[in-house]
Amino acid sequence: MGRHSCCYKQKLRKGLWSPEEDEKLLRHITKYGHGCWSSVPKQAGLQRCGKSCRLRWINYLRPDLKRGAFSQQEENLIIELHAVLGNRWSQIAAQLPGRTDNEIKNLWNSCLKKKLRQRGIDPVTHKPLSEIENADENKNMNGSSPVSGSGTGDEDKSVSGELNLLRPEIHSKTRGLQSPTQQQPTIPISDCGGAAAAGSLMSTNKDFLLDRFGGNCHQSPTDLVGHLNFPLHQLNYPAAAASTSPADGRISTNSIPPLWYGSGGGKPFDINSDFSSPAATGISLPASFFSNNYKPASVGGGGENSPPPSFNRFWEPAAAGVPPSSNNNSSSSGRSSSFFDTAAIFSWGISDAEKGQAQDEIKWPEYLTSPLLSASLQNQTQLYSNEIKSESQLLPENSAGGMWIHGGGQQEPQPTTTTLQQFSDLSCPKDFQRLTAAYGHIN
DNA sequence: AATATATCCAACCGCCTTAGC
DNA sequence: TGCTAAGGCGGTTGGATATAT
Repeated sequence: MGRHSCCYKQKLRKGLWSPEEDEKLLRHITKYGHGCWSSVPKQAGLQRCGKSCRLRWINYLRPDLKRGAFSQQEENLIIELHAVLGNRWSQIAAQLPGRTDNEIKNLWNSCLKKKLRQRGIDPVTHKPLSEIENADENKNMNGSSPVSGSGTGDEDKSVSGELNLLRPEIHSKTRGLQSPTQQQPTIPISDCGGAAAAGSLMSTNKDFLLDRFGGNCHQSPTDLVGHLNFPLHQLNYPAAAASTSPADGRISTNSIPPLWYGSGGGKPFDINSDFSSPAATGISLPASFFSNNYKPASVGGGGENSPPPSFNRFWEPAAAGVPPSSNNNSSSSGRSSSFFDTAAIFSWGISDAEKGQAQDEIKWPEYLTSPLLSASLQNQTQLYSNEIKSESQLLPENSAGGMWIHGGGQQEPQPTTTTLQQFSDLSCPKDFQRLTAAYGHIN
């Protein structure tokens, strides 16, 4: 296989995208959806390969992207997820609404790895560096080959256990057992029932988690609702909610509420707040999710200041006087996707028929490893998937004003054009400012 | 002020998987 | 069953920018 065929073609532009190209692509996808990516550049009048268009859309033009700096919570979540998932950036990104795998990968490589090392934590194994070094020394003294359990570089993938996941013969043998590289005591998840486990910090056996709740797990929404008593185990990763001590730069776990993983890992939650208050932000769509000017809508929205078409179903302009969100706590702004809300959606928020339809439509991602997380994320994912789906269901341009077909077949008149400037006002002002700086002006 | 170095991040590359034939 | 095109993913690169010397 190797190189994509379209890349062989001559005269294809490479490198940074110009504002004109962005506008062409944006306009095309807004009107028609992307459909087959390989045909997009031709239809949109772009001298790019389809792959490049896809990447540009996913990483930059997509309207549901959240731009700007990562919050501390997001960084912590990435670290936690990386401890469980390794370099599975797309899976990590799937749990951070509005963030792309590329963005997270860059953050990790440029920032988070460094931070972890500064805190004395190996970014590959997520173990204390001292422990790694000791193991290293022991191995050297024993003359054993440095196959596993050592090193701080990314090159030694066996350390993280990821390699084992790719080797079924090893994986099956270590199911529920310790892999050679995971020497800390691990209590089988089935034994980690709720508060009974509160006193003990437990390790996350990556192999076990991914095997049991990852790859082959196809949880249905109703299954998830039925998992209210799913086993929990407490997160042992101190950075999860830790604050950095200004004194020595090391993380402190003092006064940190215990965080709990669902059985499959995933986003930890504060068992006190998340279970005591439906409004708590267990897993929420950040208020800043759609830039600053939109808040979750019931249905519809639009109007003079409408967001790009795909926003209209779920997002509407925030009420006048509502300040732009300044943090990622969405508990006070509109719809929360916390666990209870999500459960409501699947169990009593929709009819049985709708549930069935939803289940049919949903391709349960294999990477949704936690029942809690799965439920919540599925809620979010469905929002997005509706948007993406609808892109492919667009009517041709000759439809008056362009019609946007919803998953349910309803149609809404859409603006015929969404200029780059409009888009920039709505979605990612920071980046368009950058563009403006880079290219002079837009329009 | 000029140069060197570090950092960031958008985009590319190559591989793997999947779908369609 | 095998082939091909396309989608998707993770690793890597290279240009732009920031910071240090």
